Amino acid sequence: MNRFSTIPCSLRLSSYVELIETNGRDRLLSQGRKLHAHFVTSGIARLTRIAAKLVSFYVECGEITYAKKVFDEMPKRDISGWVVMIGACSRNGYYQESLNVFKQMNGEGLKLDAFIVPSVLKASRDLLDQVFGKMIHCMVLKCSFESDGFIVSSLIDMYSKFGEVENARKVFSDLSGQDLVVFNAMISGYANNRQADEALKLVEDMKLVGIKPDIITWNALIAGFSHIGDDGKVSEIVEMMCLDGHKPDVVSWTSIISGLVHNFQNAKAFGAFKLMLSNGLYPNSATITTLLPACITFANVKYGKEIHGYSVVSGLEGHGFVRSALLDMYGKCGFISEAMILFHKTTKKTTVTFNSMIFCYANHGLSEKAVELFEQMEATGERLDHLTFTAILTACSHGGLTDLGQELFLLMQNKYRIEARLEHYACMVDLLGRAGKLVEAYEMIKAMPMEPDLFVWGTLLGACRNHGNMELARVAAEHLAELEPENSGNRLLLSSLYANAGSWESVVRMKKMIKKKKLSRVPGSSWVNTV
DNA sequence: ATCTTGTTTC
Repeated sequence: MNRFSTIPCSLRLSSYVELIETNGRDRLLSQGRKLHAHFVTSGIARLTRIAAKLVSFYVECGEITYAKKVFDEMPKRDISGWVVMIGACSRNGYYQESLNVFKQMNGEGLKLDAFIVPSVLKASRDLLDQVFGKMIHCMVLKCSFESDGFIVSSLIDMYSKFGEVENARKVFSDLSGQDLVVFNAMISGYANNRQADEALKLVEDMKLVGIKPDIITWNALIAGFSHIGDDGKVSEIVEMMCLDGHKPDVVSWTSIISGLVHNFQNAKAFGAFKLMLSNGLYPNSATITTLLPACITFANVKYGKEIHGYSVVSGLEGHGFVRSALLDMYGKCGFISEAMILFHKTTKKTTVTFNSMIFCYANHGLSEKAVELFEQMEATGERLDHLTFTAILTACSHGGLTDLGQELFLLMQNKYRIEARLEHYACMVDLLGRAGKLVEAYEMIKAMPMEPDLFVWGTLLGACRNHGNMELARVAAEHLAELEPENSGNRLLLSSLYANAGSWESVVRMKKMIKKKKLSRVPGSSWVNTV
């Protein structure tokens, strides 16, 4: 190339880069493809900078396989190529792909690069892959990257998401000269682990070393106090941030709404939502996703439909989280066909999309449909998680698919290496109990590695009642009474009622409500005797 | 080229 061809070409290059970036952000796949074709014919597709942009463009459009192809064919692939590929995967939620490319990089004998680490930690975090995440931490120590603020904030964040807030604190304290981002990571670590007071203390520490909290700091505090239901403290924080010159933004409001929804204050949540609107702020995908579950409890679909309408006109309906929240809302409100339409409309189906749809079928007695979807998940290699199995086991017990349920319960543990949780055992007790296999159900309870709770015994009790086994019924009732001596009547009735309804969603809800309202301390046996 | 706030299924 002579200087006459390089100068205009490099000018065009930056506008091309900008175009391809814009198309990626707007998910304009067809336009990007045209640009790509143009790059190929004009010979600039081989330029490292252009190729890297094409890789992130295709990842952003969800064309992960194609992105990988462009990446593999990159002519001059230096470390930045790997950074772009792995970074784009992690940023767009393709965590397994991110780790796979990282493994490939290791396999090719390339050294660990500091720019790669945050993306790989993020992927481990979201996959809840403790083993892999800790291995990366070891590599970080070996490479002496532990004073890199980007890496430390990612480590703190990862450990916090694992629930290992002590490890997060260790990494935080080992760093000298923490910056704003590192403080924020630790503050939200405490906030998200129900230690909002610790988070607040850290804000004071931060001020002492001369770092001013920013909107992210304030929002982390709001989320922390809102989640534990401390409305008074939330108001205090909002006042403090205003005095500090920060107005609550969409994230602040979404956190407030989220806290209210999780603490069963749905009416207040809608109130906060209206207040947000009157403050001239527009809800985004997170706000919508947060508010949708609150619509379910209003016994009709009106609110949900309204929000659905808003998400259509605001262009948020296509958002992955919004989609699955809408699907779930319609499912819970009994609009199965609406849920199905949304399911089929979703081209980028995730584990959550499938899980929500399977739960929908399971809770409406469409067991065959649920099994069909489960098989589809397996066939397409979709990641199955503990909720997938709660959903499919629920479907099996509702549909009387006893053998299949037992088979899947083993498959979950042996093939998918998913540890059986309390819910899974509860499903199995229900499954066996409904089939009249009461002794096996009792054996299942005895085999549980954790303490069976009220709902498990309640399920057994219900099954015994239906099948007329008074002996086991007494055993179950005794355990119930033992678990809740001062209030057994109340709880016993609730447990068996809910367990008989067979909806684990209601069970979970009840459990949370009881925990929240400390119902166990309320003496209430008067109405039990009248039933 | 990399990181930190809010969001879905129990």
